Amino acid sequence: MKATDFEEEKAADIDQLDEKILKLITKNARIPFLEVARECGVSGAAIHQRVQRLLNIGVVHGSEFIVNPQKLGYNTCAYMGIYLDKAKYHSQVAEALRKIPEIIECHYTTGAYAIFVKIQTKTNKHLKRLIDEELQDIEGIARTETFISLEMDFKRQVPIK
Amino acid sequence: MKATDFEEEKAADIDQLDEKILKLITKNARIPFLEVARECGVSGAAIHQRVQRLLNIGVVHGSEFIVNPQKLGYNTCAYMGIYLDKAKYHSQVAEALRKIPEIIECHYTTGAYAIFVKIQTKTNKHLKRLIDEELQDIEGIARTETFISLEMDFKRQVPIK
DNA sequence: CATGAAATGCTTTAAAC
DNA sequence: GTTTAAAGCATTTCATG
Repeated sequence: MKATDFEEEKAADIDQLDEKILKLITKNARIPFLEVARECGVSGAAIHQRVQRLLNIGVVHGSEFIVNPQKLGYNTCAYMGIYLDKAKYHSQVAEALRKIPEIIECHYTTGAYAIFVKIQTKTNKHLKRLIDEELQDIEGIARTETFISLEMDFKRQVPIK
Repeated sequence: MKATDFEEEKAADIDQLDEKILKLITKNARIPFLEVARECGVSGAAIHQRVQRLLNIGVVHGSEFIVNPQKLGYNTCAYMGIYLDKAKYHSQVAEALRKIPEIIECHYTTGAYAIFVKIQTKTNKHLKRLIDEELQDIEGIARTETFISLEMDFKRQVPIK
């Protein structure tokens, strides 16, 4: 544990130009920076430098093409709450979960569950197999509760002002 | 409701070159396609055309720079299960939730809850205000259960082979 | 911090296989 | 589906304001 674990990560200094840049590049990572520049009324070099700064200070960390899981055959999306035998098992369980590629998100939570994950499997049977075989082998997991997503209504990033 | 709502979305035909392309562009949306081409041992035009095809058939839908919510002051991440008065309220509730920008993901689920959402707020107080004020005004919501994420262990996209 | 200018490199298209 | 070639743009850097 680091000393900084007791501090909140400080919000970055972001001005209106940064916000406008963020709005554009978080919607389309491949937009030419020169086009961003034209939309913002500044030079291309200014955008280049500001995006570099936003990366350096961690406001953005890279870019991704966004895949549609269903088109790769991943038709089942589920959330799962995990009860642990003891809270101290958290990090070893999290590490074991990281090794399962179908688990695409993992959080340490308050409330009923100690760990909360998002899972993407090809089928419901694939999900069942994952629960029955892979999860049961993980030391520290007491039991789990699964919520299958019948439909994703929407998904987006945090609002930028 | 569309007739196609009763069919599973078919997995796309993806060959090994597509997979290699996907692995690269889902990790870094701004990688030059010529660099992808060099890594794959084909021409730049081939990559250009294949990425276009992957977009056309919906295997990927665009690209995003990924923001770090904390750096924008969004320090509280939570999941919330929502109970509805009646299941038929689902779509009107989902539409109302879409208008709340702090709700960044919304699913129609099986299990204990009818709707399951991911929420990103600036503070715990901001989350409380959202629950007490914005959610209580939505017709059809019976009650909610909140799980605050103390720490995100990891987050990634679906595995590409 | 922003700019313009220059060098280098990338994107995009079309014709050909 | 892939290639090469060529034209048009974009990226990146740096000296300057």
